[in-house]
Parts: sequence; C-alpha cells; structure tokens
Amino acid sequence: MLKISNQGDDMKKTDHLKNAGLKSTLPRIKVLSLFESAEQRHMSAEDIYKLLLSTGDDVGLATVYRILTQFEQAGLLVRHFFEGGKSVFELNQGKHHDHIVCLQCGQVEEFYDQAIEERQEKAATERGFSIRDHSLYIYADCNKENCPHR
Amino acid sequence: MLKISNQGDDMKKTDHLKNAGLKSTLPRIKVLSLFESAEQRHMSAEDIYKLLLSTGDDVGLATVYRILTQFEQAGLLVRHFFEGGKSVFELNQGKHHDHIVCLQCGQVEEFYDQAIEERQEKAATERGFSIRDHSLYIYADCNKENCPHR
DNA sequence: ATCGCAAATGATAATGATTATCATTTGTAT
DNA sequence: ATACAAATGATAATCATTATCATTTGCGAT
Ligand SMILES: [Mn+2]
Ligand SMILES: [Mn+2]
Ligand SMILES: [Zn+2]
Ligand SMILES: [Zn+2]
Repeated sequence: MLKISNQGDDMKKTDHLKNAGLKSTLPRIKVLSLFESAEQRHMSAEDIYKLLLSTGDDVGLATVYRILTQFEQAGLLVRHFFEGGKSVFELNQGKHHDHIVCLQCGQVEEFYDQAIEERQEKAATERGFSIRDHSLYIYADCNKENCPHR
Repeated sequence: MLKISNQGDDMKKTDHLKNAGLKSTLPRIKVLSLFESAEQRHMSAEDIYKLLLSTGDDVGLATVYRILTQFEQAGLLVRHFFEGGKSVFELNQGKHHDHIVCLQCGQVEEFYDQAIEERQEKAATERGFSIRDHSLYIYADCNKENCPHR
C-alpha cells in the first residue's frame, strides 16, 4: 500500500469528491484529474477511456461510464449531446454557456449571449412553458489555419 | 397489379418524389403520406414504423430508416436530435425554426426568434466561424391541463 | 494495523438505435 | 411484355451505453 507521489493533490480531489457525496476511489480521482489537466475541456467516455489507457492509468470502460454519470448527477460535470450520437462532458465551472463546434476539426468554442438567454426565456413563457434546460449548438467551419478544411 | 384507390393523391406524391430525385415506390409514398397526414409533425423511425404497421401498410424497419435518411438528404425532411438519443424527423416546410420540448408529455412546440438567429450569427462570425447549421432546443414543462405533471 | 462490509470496480452480457448484407422483389425505360 | 438497376425486407452487425455479478477496495470501527 505504498503511497507513491502527490498526496497533496490527491487529497484535494478526495475532498472534492467527498463534498460531492462520492467516496474517494482511485478511478474517480483519475477521471477527475484528467478533466482538470486535459488540453480539451469537452470529452466523451471513449476519449476518457483511451486517455487513461495511454497513461497506464487503466480504468474499465464500464466504470468510466458510471463515473461520468455520477459526476454529472453530483454537479461536477455537465453533459452535452452534440451531433454524432455520443455524450460529451466538461467540468462544471458554474457558468452556463453555449457551444460552437467546428464540423471540420471538432474544435469546440464556448460563448455566452445574454440576449439569447433572455429571448429563450421569453419564447418559453410566452407559450406558457417553464424552462428546465436548453441546449444551443452552432455547427460551423472554424476557418483556422490548422483546420483541415481550407 | 390493381391500382385500388386515390390515384390522384399518389400521382402528386410520385411527382414530389421524382422532383427530389427519388423513384416512386410504395414504401416511400406511404412514409410521405404519413408525414402529410399525421397528427404529430415530429416523429422517430420507430414512430413511423409502428404507425404504418397499425394501418396495415407494412414497411420493413430497415426501409423506414433508409427512407428517412434519403428524404433528409433530398431536403424533404429535417432531422432533429432531441435529448433521448433517437432522431426525430419532420416535414421540411422551408422555414427554419427552433423547438420547445415538454419534458413531461413530449409535446413539441415550434418558434422562431429573429433576434436569436442574429445573435447566433454574430457569435460565430465574431470568432471567425462560418455557420453551417445550428440547433436550439428548449426543454421545459408545458403546464397544459392534459399534461401528466401538474 | 486489522476486520468487516457496503460500495465500487471490471469483465462481459445485454440493450436500444441505427446501419450493413444480400437474396428477392419492383419500378421503369425499352 | 422484357430486362435490369434500384429498392426492399429479413436479419446480422455495429455503436454507444447500461445491466449483471463475481471480485476488489475504501473506510469506519476495533
Ligand atoms: Mn463548454
Ligand atoms: Mn419543427
Ligand atoms: Zn476547424
Ligand atoms: Zn407537457
């Protein structure tokens, strides 16, 4: 039961998990660490699974799925349904925002528009609906140099 | 090879299909008819399949899926990805619009907000993106009398 | 540090939606 | 009416995700 390295860092995550009502386990700490250190904020279960494999931090695929759902329910992660059929997750930093997804390179950019939010609320209440949630995805070409198309 | 009934109606659909570059077949005419006569505009493959079964107009499930995809590519239908994992289709009436979906009864209401459209365009161009498409779904409680939840 | 045990994990089977195969049927141009 | 490419339908295969269940692990109480 050697404790190897960064106890301090894992301690912080342990507390983070405990606060969320989840017991601190190795797989959960690994997934949480990945989200905090990964270059891309938005990742699918498969992304997580493969990244963990690549660093030798093996976690079963079923466990990855379970943890993602638990983290979502605990409010640690937010789930998105981009086109393509698979769920994508990101760390919940508390601020709601919408997304622009490049159809060529998959790059995701975040934005927030107060006017859009207000008009949505208006559209719903005008029709007698009470908004629970909403999702706005803009699919586009990013036109960046490193982007495959153009 | 009896021609039974409504030749006039089927003739119109035949032309409709031909114009879309699709040859006029019985399954395609049935699916198109269903969309034009169904009470709910927004339907999944399974919905279509079961409705056709219920009227004795049997069409294989694989064929339903193929036809929906073909109709989408031909511009006859529009596909939506509401939460829940399954694609939903509606007749393409040419006018873009967004959707409010009741989380309790599944009722779908359509709306269009010019301001939202413009702000989306702005958000994208400000970041150098060229919009190809976008999807905006509002999930809410409809608060109608006939709705299960209150 | 050691126990005890509920909770978590992981290998794998199962599910649900959708697509691929391929033998048979059908629409259509001749 | 004939011929043949295209479409259909039964079914297998695929993909993402969830369910099972035997084994392992975190953690509170000794
Ligand atoms: Mn985001
Ligand atoms: Mn609609
Ligand atoms: Zn790009
Ligand atoms: Zn409702």
